[in-house]
Formats: sequence, structure tokens, C-alpha cells
Amino acid sequence: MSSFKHSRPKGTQDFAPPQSDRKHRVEELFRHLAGLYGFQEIVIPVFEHTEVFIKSTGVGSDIVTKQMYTFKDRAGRSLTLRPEGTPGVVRAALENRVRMPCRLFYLGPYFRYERPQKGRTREFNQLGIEALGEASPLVDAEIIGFGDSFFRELGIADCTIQLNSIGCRECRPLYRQNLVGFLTRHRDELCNDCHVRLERNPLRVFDCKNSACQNLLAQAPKPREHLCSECDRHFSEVREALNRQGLQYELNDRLARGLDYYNRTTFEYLSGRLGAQDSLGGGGRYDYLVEEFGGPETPATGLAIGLDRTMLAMPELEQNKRRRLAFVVWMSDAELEPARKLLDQLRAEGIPARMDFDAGRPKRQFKLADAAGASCCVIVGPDELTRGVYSLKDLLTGEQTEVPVNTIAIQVRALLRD
RNA sequence: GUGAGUGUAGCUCAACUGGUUAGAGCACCUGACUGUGGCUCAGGAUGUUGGGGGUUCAAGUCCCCUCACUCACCCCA
Repeated sequence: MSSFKHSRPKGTQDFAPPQSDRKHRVEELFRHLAGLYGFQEIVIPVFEHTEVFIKSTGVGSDIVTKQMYTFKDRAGRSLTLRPEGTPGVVRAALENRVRMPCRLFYLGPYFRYERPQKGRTREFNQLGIEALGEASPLVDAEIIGFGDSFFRELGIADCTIQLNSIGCRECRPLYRQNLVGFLTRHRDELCNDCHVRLERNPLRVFDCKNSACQNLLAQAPKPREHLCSECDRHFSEVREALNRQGLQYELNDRLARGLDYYNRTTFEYLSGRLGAQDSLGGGGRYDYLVEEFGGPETPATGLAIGLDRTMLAMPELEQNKRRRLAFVVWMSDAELEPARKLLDQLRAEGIPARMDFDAGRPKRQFKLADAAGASCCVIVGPDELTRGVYSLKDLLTGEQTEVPVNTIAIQVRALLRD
């Protein structure tokens, strides 16, 4: 179509203005909220030794078996672009001897090789928090509340919370055994996809949309009926805490979480505005992961938010055409240097400012200022200079006044808009 | 990895069953306005119809291949 030869790799995305501004705004809200809840940022590599993900995410999981960007570096080491955040965070917390309990947040790009569709790209952005060393069900509820506040703050109205408990080391295998037994007895009634699920990840049959399967599943053993007494108590306390916090949620037996390290509480935020990939974020408890990395027994809970999906679900805040920017306009060569000095002065005062050095004609400069979305123009002309003033034009209203040079910063600041 | 759909100007889309020089709106550029953006008016520029091959007197239109995008399965953030 165009003569431009290069396009971005499949499944990647560009954030050009104004999308980049929107992204930044969401990230800033996340940082702010995370700070309010006592989380501190941890910055970790974008790639890890491949084993980090295999061990934690699970050898049988889809992520590990077919979605990882794995490569060998020049010394033959197997490395993998991170497909998710939690394993790297746990690895880093242990490696840095971070004192437990600790609360960490992180954000950045993640990579999974999948067929792109709405809300699913190969490079995507995640915002995550992890509470390491906290066992209380109140922490689960607190984290669920964190996500709820986050989405609410962004004006995502139709966000629902789904909740489940998948048990622990003790009760999960029993349940799984039960379910597999049930499904195997009714094997003929299951669809082909479910036969595959039965082998690979039995809990996944609950996701099947086939009505015959659904009917059968109504009689299948339910995960929550098989919780051991401790898991059962933990789960009730999570629910009671959510009720006290005034959070609405739905119980969902089918919420299994595809990663191996989860136990007990799992939850997910769903939005109706997203299409098939309707999960805005999700998380749960992972009390065994730290141990698996060779650390001490450490309970943990976390949450990961899909930034890209969040941006899809966010209402288009009708953005002001005017930005926080002043534009300095000059008339002839004689004013070029005074105008440039003014530019420096404005910036020194903390006012974002630009000018057009190429311009010959003022008309062009005003056009540029308008196109750049500037809030105002400061006009430096021969008349103004001889009288010790600048002309200041409000680009929103069109009003223009003359202001003394020594008050320019104050006057400009008053006109800046976001 | 599987399936379906779509590719025409920077963007959104036209072009009757194959028919002659592929159009419109928005955006863009120029001027009216040599010290003033938006609004108005007048004018202007723009395409290997995604790419390659084939059928035909003739292909944007039909067929094959390929690439890209989109949606869904799957999976998850």
C-alpha cells in the first residue's frame, strides 16, 4: 500500500501519542495505588533462565509447552522472554535476600507466542503485585479489593469479580482424582476437546461450551465441596472479608487458573467490553512457589492486571485537545534569540514549551502551535520588545493580551491546560 | 497450531451481473489572510486496488498461491 517497507512484527503494538499518554496515565495510577497499599517496585529482567518458568509455571501448561519465546544465547544458555511476572519476582526476591514478609509491585512487557486477537498480543503489558510471606485470608481479600479499586478508578463500570478456591496439596489431588474418575466413567458423553482436556488439565473441562458437556458437568463433583477443613475455613474468611469490604463477587467453579503454582484462592476480573479475551486480570494464592525456588516455606498471594486489556475496557475519556504546553512565536530574525531565551526561561520555570526554529512566517507557527495542541502562544515581536511586554494568546478562547516580561511565567502557567 | 472473514488515497468507505481515465467524505497542502491557529470560501496533490501468478478481447471485480490484518477456537493478563 505505502512504499514504507517495515511493519511491526506480528502480535506487537505501538503506542503512539495519544495512546502513549493513556498508557502512562494507567501506569501512574497503578504505581500510586500500589504505593497506598504498601507495595514497593521491583525491577527484574525481561528474560530469565528457561528453567525459572518451566519449574514454576508447570511443565504441562500451555504457556510452557507452546507459548514461550525461548532462545539460546551465544554461550549456549537457554533463555526465555518472560511469559508472566510471578516466577521472576520470586526468583529475584530470593536472590536479593529480600526480607519477608514483603510487598512488591512490577510492570512491563511480557511475551507469549500465540495467535493474536482482540485483547491478545504476543507482546503485552502487565501490572502486578505480589505479597510474599502473608498467609491471612484478609490479604487475599485486600488484594482483590486493590484490583477492584484500580478498575473502578479508571471508570471501568462493568467489571465483575469471579472467585474460587482450588484447594491445597492435601485436598486438590483428591478432588482431581474424583473428577477424573467421574469424567472417565462418562467419557463417551464428552466432546473431543474435552477428551484432550481430560488428559492434559482436567479442570479445564469446566470451560467447555458444548451443551452436552455442560449438562454432564452439572453432576460432576465440585471443587469447593472437596476442600479440606483448613482450605474451607480460609475460603469462608476470604468471602466474609469481601462482604465486609462491600465487594460483589460471583463464585465460579470453573475458575481453575492455568498455572501450576496456584492454590486455594483464585480470582479473576471480567469485563463485558472485551470480546473473547474478557479477563482484565487475575491472581490468587501460591503458597508453595517460594519453596520450590529453594526458599523457606512462605505463603504468598498476587495479582496481575493486563494493561492492554484495561486500556481496551476503559472509556474513551474525551480528551482535551489542549495540552500542557506553551508555544513561543517569533516574528523576524531579530526576535529569534530573545524568543529562544524566553523558551529557556519558561522551561526553567517548569513550563513545557516549544518553538518553531524553521519558521519564516508567523502564520505557520500559529498553525503548528495549534496542531501541537499548545494551550497558548507567547508572541515575541519587535513591538513587544521595545515596550517590554509579550503578547500572550490563549489558543482555546482566542483572547490575546499584553503582559509585562517579568510576569510571563505566571501568566502562562495560568493558561496551561491538561 | 485450527477455522472463518477482510485487504481500494494518510483515515472511513464507494465503484451495477468482469467493461474504457478507480471515486467521495474527513485529513493534508496552497491561497483569500506578507504580525495570528480553529471557522468559512476557492483551488490543489494523492493510488503499483497488499504482493505474485493465472483465466479473459478486457480483472479492483473470477481462480490459485502468498503476505498482512481481524475475529473466533485454544489459552490467559
